[in-house]
Amino acid sequence: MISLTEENYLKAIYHLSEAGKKEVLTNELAEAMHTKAASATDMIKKLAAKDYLSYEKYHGVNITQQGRTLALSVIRKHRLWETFLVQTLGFKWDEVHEVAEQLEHIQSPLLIEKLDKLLGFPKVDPHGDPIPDINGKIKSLQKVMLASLKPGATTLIVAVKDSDSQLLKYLDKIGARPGIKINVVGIEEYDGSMEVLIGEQKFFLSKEVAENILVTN
Amino acid sequence: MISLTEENYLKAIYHLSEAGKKEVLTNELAEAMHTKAASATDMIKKLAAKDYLSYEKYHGVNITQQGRTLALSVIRKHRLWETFLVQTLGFKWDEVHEVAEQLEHIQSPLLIEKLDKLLGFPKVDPHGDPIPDINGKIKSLQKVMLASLKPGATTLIVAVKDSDSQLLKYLDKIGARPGIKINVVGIEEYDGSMEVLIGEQKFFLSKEVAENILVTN
DNA sequence: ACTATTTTTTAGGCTCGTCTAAATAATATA
DNA sequence: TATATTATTTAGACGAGCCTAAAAAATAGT
Repeated sequence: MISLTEENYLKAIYHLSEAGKKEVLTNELAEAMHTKAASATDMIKKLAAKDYLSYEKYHGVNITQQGRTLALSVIRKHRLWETFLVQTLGFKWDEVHEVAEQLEHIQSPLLIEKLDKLLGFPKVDPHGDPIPDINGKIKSLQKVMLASLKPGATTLIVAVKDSDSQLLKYLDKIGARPGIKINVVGIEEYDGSMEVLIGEQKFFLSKEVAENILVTN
Repeated sequence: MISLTEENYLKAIYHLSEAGKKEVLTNELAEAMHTKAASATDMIKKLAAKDYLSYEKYHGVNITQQGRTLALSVIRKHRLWETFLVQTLGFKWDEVHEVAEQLEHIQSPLLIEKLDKLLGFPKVDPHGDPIPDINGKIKSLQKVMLASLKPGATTLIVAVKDSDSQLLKYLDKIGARPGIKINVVGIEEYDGSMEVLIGEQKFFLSKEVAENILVTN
């Protein structure tokens, strides 16, 4: 049996290892979990003992196949619940994250199966992130930071990196949702801010915001 | 903040005090929670310190208004989730209890509000039990054990006492669901078993089963 | 009313997940 | 390369929720 806390650590480790292709370091993990390094070390030992991680003292961890499968099943549940909250219950897409963090730990394969069916077997969640299938297969589309594009480029928003509610509210307000077309008009040299066209409207996005919007390549 | 475990104890105490109109005793509570008396004592002290219970050593506990309100909010969530599982996801009514036990602890007033709306503000759950409103008001219909009726009586099933899955499956099979009409044909003297008519069909119900079916008075 | 039995509480210990402080290993710098 | 800095681990402690065994209170039986 795996505990709720173990699931959360494993999920964080999965995300961190997807982000930077190397070992996940103790301090990174501690920061992601809002705990201290000592706590992360303890949990790493537990998860390694259960074969969810491979761990070498002082050299960080790698997630095992078993660990990845478990993390992906939690991520699958999280994203299905987010889809449910938006699609069936009418939540705004910036309101769903915290609730989904709770719902993702409900243990009932039947529930997830039926939820998936109710939602029409969605492939992506409301933030544009792909939903792993029941076997943990996940198709990650080619994603690139909006900030990396050159003036003149046109692409589609596919996802938002951060799940900070303030950011999501802002993006919602300017209509920057997954599936929406975006044009890069120009880039301000001195601060990296970006002039873009979303629909008919022109916006200036700070460098930080442009780095959090992921678009098709 | 109240923990998941505290919520579960409080719910059990609420149900026990509804059942027998007196103080809830430590051993009763321990049995209901599948723990030992010592653990129940520990938790009683914690809940009493938080003013959810009034407690006098060696003389059991009474739930306070604050405790009742909290218990009822958990019960409300449980019954709304059960309704959702059956009505929206197509669960059988004997499959929902365990999942609802998990879902009832999700913290999000907005979620419950939206769920309630999705379900059309139901008044009773799939077992016929009343759903408390958002203020903890609960209308308990007059319920009586089927076993207490005399031959010739006709009533409606309103609920099932036990939430044992075996029993629910059996009742489901013979069509004994809340809202269904039932006729008492006769009672067998020596074992108290009951001959009844459900729809067109005749069944013999053991005394135990007849004591678990609640009907209108 | 006094003893035997049952119920409840207390005492002390265990695991989980957390912490701080101290020790140790790895890395960066001079 | 020797030292200073940073990262990580270890040691020891704590609260929550659980346990067993023993003590204490309440209740039942004679």
